[in-house]
Amino acid sequence: MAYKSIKSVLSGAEAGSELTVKGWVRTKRESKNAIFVALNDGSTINNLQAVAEAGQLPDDTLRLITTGACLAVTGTLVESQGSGQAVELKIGEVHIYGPADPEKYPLQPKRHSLEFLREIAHLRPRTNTFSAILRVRHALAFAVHKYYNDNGFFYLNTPIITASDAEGAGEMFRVSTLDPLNPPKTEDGKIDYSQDFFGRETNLTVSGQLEGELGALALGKIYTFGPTFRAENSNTTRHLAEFWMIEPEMAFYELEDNMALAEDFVKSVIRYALDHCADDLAFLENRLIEEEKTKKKEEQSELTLLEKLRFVVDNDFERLTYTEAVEILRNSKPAKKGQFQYEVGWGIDLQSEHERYLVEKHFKKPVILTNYPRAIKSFYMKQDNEPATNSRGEVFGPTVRAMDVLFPGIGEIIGGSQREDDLDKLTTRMAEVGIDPEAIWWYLDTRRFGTAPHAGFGLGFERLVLFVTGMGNIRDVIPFPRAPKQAEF
RNA sequence: UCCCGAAUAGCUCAGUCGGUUAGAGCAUCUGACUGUUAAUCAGAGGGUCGCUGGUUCGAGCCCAGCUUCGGGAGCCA
Repeated sequence: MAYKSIKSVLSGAEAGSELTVKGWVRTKRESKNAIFVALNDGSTINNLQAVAEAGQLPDDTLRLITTGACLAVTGTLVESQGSGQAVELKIGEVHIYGPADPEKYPLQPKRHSLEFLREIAHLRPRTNTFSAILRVRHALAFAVHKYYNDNGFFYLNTPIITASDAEGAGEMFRVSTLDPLNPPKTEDGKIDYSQDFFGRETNLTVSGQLEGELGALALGKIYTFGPTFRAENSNTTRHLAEFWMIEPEMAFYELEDNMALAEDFVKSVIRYALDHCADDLAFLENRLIEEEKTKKKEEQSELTLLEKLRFVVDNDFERLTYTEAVEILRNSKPAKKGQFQYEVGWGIDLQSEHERYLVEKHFKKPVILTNYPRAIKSFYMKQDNEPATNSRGEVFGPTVRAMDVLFPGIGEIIGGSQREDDLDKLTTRMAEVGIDPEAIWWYLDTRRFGTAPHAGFGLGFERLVLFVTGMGNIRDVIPFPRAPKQAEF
């Protein structure tokens, strides 16, 4: 069953050639002498116009060619007599795979709200906006693998089901085959997980990092790219219960190398999207421009989508320490005018409003913040030797070699660190925060045997797609979003 | 989870001070017109006003609870 993708037809098929295309009807327009069918097969944002002469098609075929119907059309590619397109398909034969009752088919040729489309997530890939997003998403995913492959990294598959909850990274989804109505109990009345499938309590992974470190300390440079699960009751435009995370981990990399990699990596995949998704990004840019028109002037962005992406690719990320950031924030206008809702002070974690001020107002570009207070970061981060000091010589508490990459509109897109490779320091810190070394004995073995400086980070893939597509809600950049009370499709 | 807001036709929304038969645009259907471009013009069909209860002579509108959705916050990627 030979057929051509609409993308290949529009980008190079010769006029006069006989060919078959298959796809879904976007609109049908009838005129006195001709019938026009806009056909889309998802290979490109652009439609192919198929044309039949009036009376050429039997009435019962014509009646079934409605928005949403799936067709195979065989005909001759000709130069278009109309003005909107270079070529069109002169219909010879139409086969209808599946009609779509126009009274019931929810997608009609009109603008639909993103909220409505979220309710019909099974059909929304058939819209221009979502097909564009999904093609860009694919390009970015491919670019991720390409980048790491080109740079000597190995793709490591870390487990999705895990018994480790040592990170304290938040609520986890339990994985169990026990009967929830009648689980086996131990003598003291607790659920007896020794009788569960794995013989112990297991969960879906919240991060592949710990296992990623095992890989890095054997293969040198690895990355993971897999699903990640957080059972937090997060109801925001930036969080999902199931999302895809990219976690590179590199032996012999220190914090500075980690930052350089993060910046080069993000720029590289955005550049790939710019180079390979021109049509889709242009469509998304126009969508955004239309949306901006309905906003107040002060809320409109200064740059268009493509300008914003090129800006990120062409400019260096701003790098500064947490301590320097706190100093900037404390001297900022909103701090002096009392416009921040939350206090800024050394040792307190920065709030969204502070990060947004730094990225969107002060520097107006991506920012990498480093060397956070030890107390507000994870146990595995490499401890700095000297406590932080600011420009006036004030001395603060101990810090760790953490880094957060902050993006405009998104906030934290990357979180990472150099890892603590000293066994004593690591176990001491674990004891302080109450993590049982027995639970991750295998992780500690890397520090017992042939330990090495190493570093890595995690990038939320959907947050990257959010940035590149210019969308506002993370639920719109993943085909089937999982969030509290949302698992329909 | 917290704060704020919303739920009325397939979709997006309006609905005045609580008062008779709940409206518009788009979509759909029918007709007219036209190598059309989310065509245009005319007409038609289409409603359990989220759910439960309450106040009232009378509730789409007021009150309470619930559900869902959206925006913001927290948690984070």
